[in-house]
Amino acid sequence: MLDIKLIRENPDLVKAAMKSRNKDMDALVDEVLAIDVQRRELMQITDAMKQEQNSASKQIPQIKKAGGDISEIMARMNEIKEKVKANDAEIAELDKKQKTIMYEFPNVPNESVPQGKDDSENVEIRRFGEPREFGFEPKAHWDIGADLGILDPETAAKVTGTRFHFYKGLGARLERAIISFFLNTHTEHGYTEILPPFLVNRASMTGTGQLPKFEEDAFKTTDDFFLIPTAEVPVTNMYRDEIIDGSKLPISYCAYSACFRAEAGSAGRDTRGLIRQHQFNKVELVKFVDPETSYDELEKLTNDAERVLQLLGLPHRVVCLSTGDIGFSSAKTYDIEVWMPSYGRYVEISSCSNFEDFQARRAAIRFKKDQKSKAQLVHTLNGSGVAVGRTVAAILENFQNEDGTVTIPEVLVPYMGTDIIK
RNA sequence: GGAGAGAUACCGAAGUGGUUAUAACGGAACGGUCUUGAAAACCGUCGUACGGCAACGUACCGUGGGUUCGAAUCCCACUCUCUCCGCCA
Repeated sequence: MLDIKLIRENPDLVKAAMKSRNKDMDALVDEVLAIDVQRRELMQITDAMKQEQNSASKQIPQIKKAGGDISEIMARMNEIKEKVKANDAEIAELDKKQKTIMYEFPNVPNESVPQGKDDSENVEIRRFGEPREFGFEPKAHWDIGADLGILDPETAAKVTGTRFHFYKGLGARLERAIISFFLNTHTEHGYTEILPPFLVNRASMTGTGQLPKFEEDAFKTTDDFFLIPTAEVPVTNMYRDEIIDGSKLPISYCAYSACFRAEAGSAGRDTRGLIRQHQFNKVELVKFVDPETSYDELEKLTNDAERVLQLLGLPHRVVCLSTGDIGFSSAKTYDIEVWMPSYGRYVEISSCSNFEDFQARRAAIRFKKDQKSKAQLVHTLNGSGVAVGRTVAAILENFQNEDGTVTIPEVLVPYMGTDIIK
């Protein structure tokens, strides 16, 4: 959520920022300002009435005690009572209206973000490794998985539906090995491991920005719990409605979770293989930081995410998303894209974002620099460190051999108990 | 699933219809006095949000309603926590 004060004081900046995201929200900005004026006026009037109520309430027992007449005050109080009630209801209504609109605004992109209409204007920052030259016709990971008997979407389609997979044998073990390798690596670099709940309540989904705008993207249980689309949601919400001791910042967590996405609107895209599933595994990095350091922390977090790909020897590149392509809650995002031979291009495997105070304001996550200072909003960041299913796909494709076997990257051998899948 | 207890500030805890609820009291933390230093003792500070240029005002005692001129306190519903029993990975 944006700061209402920013909209009040700098509406043109907000309007321009929305346009850079290809969204003309001029009318909404004006509407929210009009409501804001109305709300504040009514509040002042009502607060004055409440003040009168409060002081009268103090006088009544004293007058009574002295044997005085209170009928006049009582008449006045009865009159005010109704007005206050009506005004409070109206203020609540205006509040709700204002909030509903405020939830519609995406974050204002940071000034360092390249202007661009869509992903074609994203800017490549750096590359690691070179796409491999195969001396044979490389197979797609879904074919490799089928031939080796380690990936089984057909049975999953029967048991559950499309966009689900059974992993079998060394396939299942590879997924588990990668999760452990990621968590161990991040833990060695200062992240505290978290295993969060995979279901969260509505307040948490609202706190990180999935709701109310994107409810159709989420799976929901009958008890109004939501299946998490990423560990970002439970982990960020650990500090919802809390004031963190500033000396504890930055707080860095890494968390494995299964992730659940309805993938509404992506019918027909990436229908084969592990790239786009309703359920997939991911290790997520989450940070809570002092606003002064958040852009340094974004660079670090991106490097931390890249590290696991480097250790695996997977060729990848880092891209800075343009204003037209960054996600709703983010102020700046680097995507890490891994080379995927079957796609003949780099495919997103991690998305590292600085949300600045956008999530913190929604979720009321604050900190005190020290005992004396006022509570202020933290900056939150997160990034995949990295998507596990896509890593399996990348390993199968990049490290496949002509005889149909797959060589296991050295760092995973201890976890796999073998250096080859055949 | 059954029975009971509870939710007040950083923590513990008092307050059971008004007239000091920002909230007693105790502890922690912070600043100071004293001390060679520390401890102890003593003094002081020690909520958040919103509105207001400010003075200041308003709201908040788990959440949401209700009764009342007035609710932490009475009534209703809900959420969560704890204890015992049952069931259970």
